[in-house]
Amino acid sequence: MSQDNTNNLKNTFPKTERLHSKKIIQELFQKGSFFYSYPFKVIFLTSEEAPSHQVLISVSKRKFKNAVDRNLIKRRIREAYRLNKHVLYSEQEAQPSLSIAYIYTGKEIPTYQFIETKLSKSLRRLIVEVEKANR
RNA sequence: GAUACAAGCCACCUUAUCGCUCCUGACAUUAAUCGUCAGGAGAGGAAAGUCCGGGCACCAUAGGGAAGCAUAGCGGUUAACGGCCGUCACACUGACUAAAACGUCAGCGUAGGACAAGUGCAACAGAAAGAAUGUACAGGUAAUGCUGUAGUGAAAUCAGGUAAACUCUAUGCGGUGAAAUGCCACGUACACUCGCUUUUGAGGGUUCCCGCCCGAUGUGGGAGGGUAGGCAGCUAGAUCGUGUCGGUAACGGCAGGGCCAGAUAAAUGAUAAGGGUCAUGACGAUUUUGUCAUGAUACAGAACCCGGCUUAUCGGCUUGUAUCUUUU
Repeated sequence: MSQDNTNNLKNTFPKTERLHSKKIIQELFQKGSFFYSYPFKVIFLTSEEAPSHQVLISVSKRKFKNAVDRNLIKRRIREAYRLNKHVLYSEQEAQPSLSIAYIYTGKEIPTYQFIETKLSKSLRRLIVEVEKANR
């Protein structure tokens, strides 16, 4: 397992890393920059308030009518983020906290393997995009 | 044993690793928090649709009339119901009798009050199903469908049918809905600005009218802002299963036992391995079945809580009935 990574960070996903403040969410959707990395639309914004990176995962109700399907996709994305988030933290420490929204834009229910490869790819791109935005 | 139907029940399992929410305990720490470790608990039969009925909460009492909506044999059940149970009537199906009718039994279905007030509607046939007209034969008259018979049809100036047609009758219904509601925190905040108004009342509440009620810590508009965080409500209840008694049954009484989700951008998951079950095919056997391969393993996610209804659903199990087959 990927337990022994560089920052000896645990693969947890506690409440503090989940984006739940309505204010920040509204700000994120209004001011945040975004890019597409199939099958996700990723919106991000640097924020000083949050103690750590915060993530929001969303699946459109229009594309997936049943709550069970939406829950399943969200759980798989959350799991993939949990196991791959060390990529974000292993960058330089001076980096400010990020608010990130992951919106699933695919039309079918994906397998976990598919999501994991795509998500780690999008995380690497996210780092590049953040640097670009900060300049 | 197989098939069909009906009723009831179950809703794939195990292990490992990494996670999520709540509770309890220990340790450490703080202004509060929070952290670590250990243990325990963690979606459904429909959680769904939100179609009925309640509990609970709040609102300025919710009274009368009209309107509107719902229900509709009778009795019971229940907190309540439009649900459920029983029963009567009617319709249909099957059996009994050689057959039909009638009858009896079984099953299944019924928006099953009133056409004794008014308005409307009525396929085909028929001249005509009311405000219009007339065929054949016979009778009659001053004259005329004036009268009878034939003919059509369930029904013909005599009425009847129809209320999943308006309508009438009886009964019931105040509204809102956990984004309710209360408290704390934050916000220069019962703040700013322009009107109106002070018990002879501005304005407002009730679908409408009358009436009633609220009303200076008032009320109508405007501009620009702030907050959108926490706690309570929030899960021990018309509760769950067991036994027993009453009742044809729905259901109810009593006894002793259990505690069974409480999330909030919304927990109950992900991955791997193995095993079930079902279907198809192949091989071996030809009585049960065995091995291998492939595929399938549903519908679907609590959001204040219950009782129903409706819809979705891979499969499996139990019981009953009917038919067929095998053995004794």
